[in-house]
Amino acid sequence: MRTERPRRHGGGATSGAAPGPGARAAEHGAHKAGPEPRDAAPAVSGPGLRRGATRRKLFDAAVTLIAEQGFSATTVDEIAERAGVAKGTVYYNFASKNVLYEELLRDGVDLLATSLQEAADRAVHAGGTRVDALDAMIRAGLDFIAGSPSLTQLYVAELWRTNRVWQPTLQSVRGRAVAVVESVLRDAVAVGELSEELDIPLTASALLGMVLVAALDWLSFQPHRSVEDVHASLSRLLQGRVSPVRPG
Amino acid sequence: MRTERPRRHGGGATSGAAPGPGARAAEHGAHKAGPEPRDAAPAVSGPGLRRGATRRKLFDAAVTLIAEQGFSATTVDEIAERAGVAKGTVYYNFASKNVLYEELLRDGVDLLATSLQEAADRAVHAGGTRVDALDAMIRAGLDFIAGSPSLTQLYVAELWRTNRVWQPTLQSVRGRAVAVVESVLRDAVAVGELSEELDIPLTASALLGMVLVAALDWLSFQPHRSVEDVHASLSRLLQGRVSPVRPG
DNA sequence: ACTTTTAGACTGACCAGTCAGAACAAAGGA
DNA sequence: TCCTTTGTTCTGACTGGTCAGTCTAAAAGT
Repeated sequence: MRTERPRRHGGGATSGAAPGPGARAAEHGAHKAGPEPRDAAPAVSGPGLRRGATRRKLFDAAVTLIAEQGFSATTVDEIAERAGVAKGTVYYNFASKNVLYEELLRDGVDLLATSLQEAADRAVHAGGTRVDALDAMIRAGLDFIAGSPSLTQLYVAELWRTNRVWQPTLQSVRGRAVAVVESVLRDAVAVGELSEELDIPLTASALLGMVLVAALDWLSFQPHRSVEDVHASLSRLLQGRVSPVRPG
Repeated sequence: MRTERPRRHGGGATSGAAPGPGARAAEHGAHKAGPEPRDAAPAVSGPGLRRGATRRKLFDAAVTLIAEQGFSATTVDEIAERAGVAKGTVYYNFASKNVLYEELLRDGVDLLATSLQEAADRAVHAGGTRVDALDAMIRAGLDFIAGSPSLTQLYVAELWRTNRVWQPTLQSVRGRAVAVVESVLRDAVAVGELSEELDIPLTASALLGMVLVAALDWLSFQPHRSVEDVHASLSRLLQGRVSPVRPG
């Protein structure tokens, strides 16, 4: 599928079809009529139905398939099959393949930002320094990536692509993750733990990149190593480093 | 296209078609007959013909399109159009879309490894320390990425995908790039500039990741900044850091 | 009673790859 | 200088498989 340039498929956008029950679509560009997906927000929850479980299954199936093959190369039939549901179910739960993907990204990466934030808060509340907080975030990042390598994979593959329909989604999520790191860095500078010359945004993305790439490399090429081990190495790289300027 | 699982298209693999002129193919799994691509090696050169120029144009067109849209979402027709040639020309010059992509990756990323190596050598020969060499490599990396952001994009999107037909190609190239960094790190440790506790492979990939991600972020989100500026920031991050262990 | 899932046939656009011939270049030949 | 020849490179209409998305009637869940 060309993804970027929307097609207009099938029976001409359900032209003039009977409105069917509940046509309250008011999100995403333009839905159609029919039994369609009622709301996009509650990704996995909602007033007690099976939908939550089904959506979860679809996310899980989609994330691994897409990480392996790429978005366009992954077919809806495959996703349905791996999730163990009928193709129609996919379309009952998501307006389109694109929407499924977009919600998947949002759902997943939200978790990362949250997890980083919590790790930082915990470290600071436990009386650690800001650098300790950074270290805790590295650990949290590694744990998260180890737990969802496919998702990380997707994230890395998509983030810097411009012109994709789900770019806005990704950008906003990226913003959240980076913001967490940046705020810790800012605090650290304010408190005097780090040099004032520090370029906050750039350092934040460099750190994120360091963890991301190191983690993916670890999982791909040295999977036998333990998280602790990897964390220790990165930590050493950080500890000696993001500290106050040295003379010279 | 499903890319990973090869299709079998068109008229049954040119069944029994007239061999046509020059059928000396002896590379790539199994070519067919016909006027086909004569050799894959000379990406852009060769005994004086137009092919070189055409291939270059196709590489250029393909790299940007694929960086923007992804491999499967990019059609051969688009590539041909952007390159200003007919679709048939693509297939005259490359056995398939896959092969085009593979050669493109090889061609491009080879340049990166070479450029890193040269930068390192230059720094060392100029009498600098190993850390200076690392610094020079960061700079070379930034320059390279700034010059070919699309290529970098592709690289990042593909590297950790398993199960792709061009994985071997990428792996070998990645190996070359990482090897350059690792050798400098190893030297530095040997000479005593860096701690012996340093985890060479992991640090190498972390550094590469740092530069990669920082550069892509820079180009995407703060394009107005100068290379010098970005380099300085990363350099600071490095200088204070990958140095001998500190007490404590 | 209402919501969700099923199986799968169907549609229409789409796209990788093909092929027969046209355009082009180099090297004589008159 | 102007053909003719021969091999190379390019062209674009065409073929046949593929896939997103639709639809239906009935079954399953709550």
